[in-house]
Amino acid sequence: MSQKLTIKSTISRKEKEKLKRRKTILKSALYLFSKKGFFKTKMEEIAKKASLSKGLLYFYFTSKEEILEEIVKEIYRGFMERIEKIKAKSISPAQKLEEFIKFEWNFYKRNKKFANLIFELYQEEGYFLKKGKVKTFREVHLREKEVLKNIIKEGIEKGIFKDYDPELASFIVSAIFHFVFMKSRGIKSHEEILELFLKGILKK
Amino acid sequence: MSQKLTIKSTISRKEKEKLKRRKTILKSALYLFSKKGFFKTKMEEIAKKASLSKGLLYFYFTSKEEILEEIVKEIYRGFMERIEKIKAKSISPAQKLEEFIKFEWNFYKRNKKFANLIFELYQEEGYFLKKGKVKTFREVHLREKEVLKNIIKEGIEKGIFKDYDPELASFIVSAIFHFVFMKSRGIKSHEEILELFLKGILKK
Amino acid sequence: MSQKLTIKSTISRKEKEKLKRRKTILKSALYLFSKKGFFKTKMEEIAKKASLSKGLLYFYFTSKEEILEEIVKEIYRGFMERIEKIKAKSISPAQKLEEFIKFEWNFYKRNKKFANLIFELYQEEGYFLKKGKVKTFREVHLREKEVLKNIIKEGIEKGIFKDYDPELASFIVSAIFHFVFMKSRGIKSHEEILELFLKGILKK
Amino acid sequence: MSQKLTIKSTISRKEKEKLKRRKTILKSALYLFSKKGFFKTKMEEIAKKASLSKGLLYFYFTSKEEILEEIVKEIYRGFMERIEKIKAKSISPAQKLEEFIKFEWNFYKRNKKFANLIFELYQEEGYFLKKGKVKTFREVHLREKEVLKNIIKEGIEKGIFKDYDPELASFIVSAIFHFVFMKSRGIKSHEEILELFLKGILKK
DNA sequence: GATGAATGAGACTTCATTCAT
DNA sequence: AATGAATGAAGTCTCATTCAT
Repeated sequence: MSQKLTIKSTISRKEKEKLKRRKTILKSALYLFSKKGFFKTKMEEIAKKASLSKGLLYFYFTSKEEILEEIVKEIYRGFMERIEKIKAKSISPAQKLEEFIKFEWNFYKRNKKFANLIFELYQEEGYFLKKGKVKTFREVHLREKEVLKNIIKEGIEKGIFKDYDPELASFIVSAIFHFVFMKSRGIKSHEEILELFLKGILKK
Repeated sequence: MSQKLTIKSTISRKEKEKLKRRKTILKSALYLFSKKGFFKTKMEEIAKKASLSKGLLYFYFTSKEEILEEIVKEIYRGFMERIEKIKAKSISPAQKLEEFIKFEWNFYKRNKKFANLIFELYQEEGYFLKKGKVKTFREVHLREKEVLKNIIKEGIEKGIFKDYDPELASFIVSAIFHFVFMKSRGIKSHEEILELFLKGILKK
Repeated sequence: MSQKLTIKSTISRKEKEKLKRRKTILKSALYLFSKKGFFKTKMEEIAKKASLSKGLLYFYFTSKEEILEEIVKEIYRGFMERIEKIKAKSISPAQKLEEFIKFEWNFYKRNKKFANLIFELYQEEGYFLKKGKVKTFREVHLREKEVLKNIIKEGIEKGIFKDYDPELASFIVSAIFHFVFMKSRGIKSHEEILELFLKGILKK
Repeated sequence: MSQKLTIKSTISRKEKEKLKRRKTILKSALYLFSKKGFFKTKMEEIAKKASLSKGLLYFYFTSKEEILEEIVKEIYRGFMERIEKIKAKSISPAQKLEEFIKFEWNFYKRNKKFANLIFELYQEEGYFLKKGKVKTFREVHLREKEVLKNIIKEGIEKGIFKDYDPELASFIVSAIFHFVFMKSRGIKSHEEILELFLKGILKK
């Protein structure tokens, strides 16, 4: 029995090692994808950055594209739940919007490298090698926009927000986040963004 | 003399043909770049779409990358002058902003395919094959943001706009345009965007 | 009849023009072949240097390779006769050798560009595009060596030259000429070469 | 410890395999370059001759041109040292000349295929694709001629050789070697060449 | 005759993926 | 598990040659 445990813990350590390796690969790939783009990044480079051999990448992932997909999955882990939780809260739409924006702000701040990649992910189906891949992003992004749209819709219905097209409004929030994170370096907090979106730039 | 004219017009026709071909190539390339991305588009495909041989592409352009650069140049022809003209007008900053947004709206509406490409163009130096290429986009985009920032700064100084960071504000306008054009299909006019930006979404 | 003559002279002038063109092409090609080598020289470049269109080259010659062959033919025109004449003279082998060397010296001096090309021409069958082409060079060169060998053989038989292998001796003379002309710039006359070959470098 | 050694020897075997492959490639390339010339030889052919895939060539070398350069380097390995050693010996210039000629004779005899290539290597800068490449040949050849010139100069100064231009005399020796090796098949030894060069062909 | 636009075969090279060790 | 040598499909680009005008 003691042996069993030993074996078990050995396996467990092995498993841990494996998971750690996996993470190292994803991290290295993310770094390179965000810096040079998906197509310009070579498997060789990912391997080198992760300090392992090219061949081993194929033990952990079936293809370059799968690495990308797994990056997206990993990053979005828990993302949806958080979003849904905000949606479900019994607070005013304005407060929901604030929480939403705050959450996204922090999320993209934590995942700045990933934000760089997003532009490539936005490409149409067929942009990446095999169809149907990199679908997580599409799914998450769709749901993200959906929730945002609902918040705005709710605000309009409750007479808090003006009667803008929710599609447009949610689009604009999306746009701001992705764009700001990809390119801006100087913006320190999300509050100005929220304020601008809420009250506009015009004085009085 | 009449013969002279005939000759002249013959030459002219040939030149016209050539220019037309050139345009066909650029159009085909733009279509494919915007649909599949720059890297996934093959020279073979561009040739096929333009109904000519692969080799001929290299008669008109020196490389795939040059095709991209020429697309950008072609599209931005006259763009800067229009932007500068708006900047120079003696109207209020709010009106300038309106004209600016209106112009960009129409521009990107006219060049929807190009708007799709923009995400790739935003990539860092070194993303494309040879350094220093595809610089037109970078230049134009920089100036575009500069002008916008100036308009907003002017508005703030004249007490018309609130004291937001002009960098942030101009960034947001940029973001909205590029994003909206790339992905949105339903938005019919720019007026709502302008209004939202000016007055915010909050009622009262 | 006067008309006939006029026509004749018109044709004749045309013919002359054509021949002149032909020569211009060959000259341009020789210049480029000798400078950059046969393979690195493009038809486009030959056309440009000869101030005519690429297409027209194919009116005068059937292929790039034929241009090379014609260059060789043109240059070697009369060469064989001169060589044979020297061989047939009733003078001593030493004098023949002198005349031979003098002739070759002047020949390669006059055709320095061609001398540069010779290295490529020495390549085996199959080096150039279609087999059996550029044969003139091979033929002339073979005969040239043959004659030289005979002169030396004659000298040996008459007890004037030492009993060296005529093959070797003739080879050395060939070598010297082609090599000296290709690379040396400073040698002013052939007399030293002849002297060296006749008496050797050793004093006494 | 014995295991360590085994591992070591395993690594060593792999390294050896790799070096062997490298040599096979160079050998195949040399064979083809010397037979058909550099430009007419295709990477495909080199791969086929070496019984491996085209792609693998680029694992061992960065380009076709590098293969050529490496061939030259490989062949000239140790060549300079030998030449310098001859130069430094305290023997008479005539003896030095003899040793020099003997050495070169044996060298080019051992590397007959390479001797064929030399004619292409003699081409001007810019003949090969990228400038600055295939420089080893140029360097070695320059030094080779320099040493030979010095030997002859020394001979003249010591009153052993006649007062010929050392430039010319060294040129002739070079010429003979490269030429003789490239084309002659029948010459059995270098002694006749040396003798001819020393004493000339003229009897008495 | 003359032009130069057009073709297309084929070259070099890259790189994701596989596989023997 | 791990390596990195090996593969081969596919991409960009070149250029001799052809051909419509």
